[in-house]
Amino acid sequence: MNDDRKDIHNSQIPNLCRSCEARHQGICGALSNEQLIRLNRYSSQRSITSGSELIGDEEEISTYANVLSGVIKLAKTMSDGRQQIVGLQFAPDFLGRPFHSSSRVAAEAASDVKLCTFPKALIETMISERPELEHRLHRQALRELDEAREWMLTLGRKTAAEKVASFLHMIARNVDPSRNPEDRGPSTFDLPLTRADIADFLGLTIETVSRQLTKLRKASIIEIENNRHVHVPDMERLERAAGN
Amino acid sequence: MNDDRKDIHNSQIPNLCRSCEARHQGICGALSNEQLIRLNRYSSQRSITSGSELIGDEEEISTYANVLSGVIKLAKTMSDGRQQIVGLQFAPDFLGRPFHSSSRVAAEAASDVKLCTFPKALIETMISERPELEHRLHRQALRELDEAREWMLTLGRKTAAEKVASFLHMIARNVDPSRNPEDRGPSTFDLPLTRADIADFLGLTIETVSRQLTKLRKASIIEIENNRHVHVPDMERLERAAGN
DNA sequence: CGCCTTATTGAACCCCATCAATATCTGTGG
DNA sequence: CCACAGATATTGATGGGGTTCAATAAGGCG
Repeated sequence: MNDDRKDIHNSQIPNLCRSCEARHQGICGALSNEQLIRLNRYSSQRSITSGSELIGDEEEISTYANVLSGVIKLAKTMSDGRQQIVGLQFAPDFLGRPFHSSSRVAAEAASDVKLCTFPKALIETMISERPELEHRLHRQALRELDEAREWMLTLGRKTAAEKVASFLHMIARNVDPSRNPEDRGPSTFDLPLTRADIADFLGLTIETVSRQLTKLRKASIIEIENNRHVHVPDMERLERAAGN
Repeated sequence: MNDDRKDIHNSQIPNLCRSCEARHQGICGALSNEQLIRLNRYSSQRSITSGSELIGDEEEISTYANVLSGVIKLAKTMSDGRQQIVGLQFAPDFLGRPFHSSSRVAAEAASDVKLCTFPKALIETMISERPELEHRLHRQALRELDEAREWMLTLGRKTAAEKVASFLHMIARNVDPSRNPEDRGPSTFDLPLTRADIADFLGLTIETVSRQLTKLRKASIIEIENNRHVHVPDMERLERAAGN
């Protein structure tokens, strides 16, 4: 499957891509060297500050992007302002909705974010050239679907306490990609979301999130410093609190 | 893309597939004639009675299937019995989770169901032979993802009244596939789920679902006969009740 | 009709939302 | 370095939407 890689000498691989985290995990790993060089010509890195909106709900989209660092939140909003976060994207996720001209969700930087953006049309051409690329995107879609369904259980059936514990557990798993998901040992991380965002993710209010965090703290399941920095001494206790 | 279809005369297309609803809308429409004939040799139609479990949670799966008629519910269950329905599959949906040996959800027939089942390994071979097949599955995965996110908003942020109205609206859209989704005129359909299933879908209790249906009935937004048969005189009123 | 399952309706309670006040963090300028 | 202001988070008091428990009603099928 990678036989065409020989055609172009490795030294021609763009430096940008060489050092890019997304090179081997994200979609770019599915490209031929020639495609990688072509894509690079039309791509650009962008730094986004926390809070800025990348794509509005139902907005036309003409570019896709790889998340290089930071966290993107995908949110749906009702006309009266009620909001629900329906997904979080971490590096090296692909950001975009293939085969649709408009997004069904709004995308906003939850932290400072680095992106590598490229034209939608170019990616769609490459998809048709290289099945492996579509395969990667398909796998990401299936993974996101699994995650969305996991959250449907959380949203529909868990208590506020279980929701908050589930959220912390999910973040712990995602923020450190090198960590083995089976590892039940201690973990330390920074929350990438404000209390308001956490509430919008869990279908709760800010106050309830805050109260449940206090309860977890008083039960010694977590420790919190400076509102954002979390330490979990025993992952298994957190999982139990999450209802798993 | 269909040039290889000439190779085999149309008359060789299996009768089963000829009359199968899934032939041109589901995944089979992406197969070459040769593949269709090969798949047919190893596939079998099954009739499933309402309530029987097709796949358990985390169960190994060795077959995939097309839904020919009826409704399948996909559900997640917690160890203490709390349940959440995370998806419904209507004809001609593809049933299965490609690239994973085990399912993350339980699948159960919500009504009497007809399936066309085939070996997992055979489909995966065909995926690698024919990018168009993966493309269709990819599109279905993206569509299911859109639906799952739509329901996350419903589960997390809507009131019980809005949830029930949203559910009725979704069913009205899916049960009659020939209907134009933009059509706001009257609609009549049978609920494919019991009150208990509706509750598990909406993250509510049976009692709350029942009360909200009564409220919708008293507001003349719906009419119900024999518990299952629903008539919606004005789709726009239902949409408003759903919070759209 | 009679039995069993499924659905509706009622009453009491509870979890979480709402409203409100206080505390903590962050960063900016004196 | 501290003071201040605005944003963010915590904590408290109260109320309501949905659950729970319980009884009645309506369908479905022999």
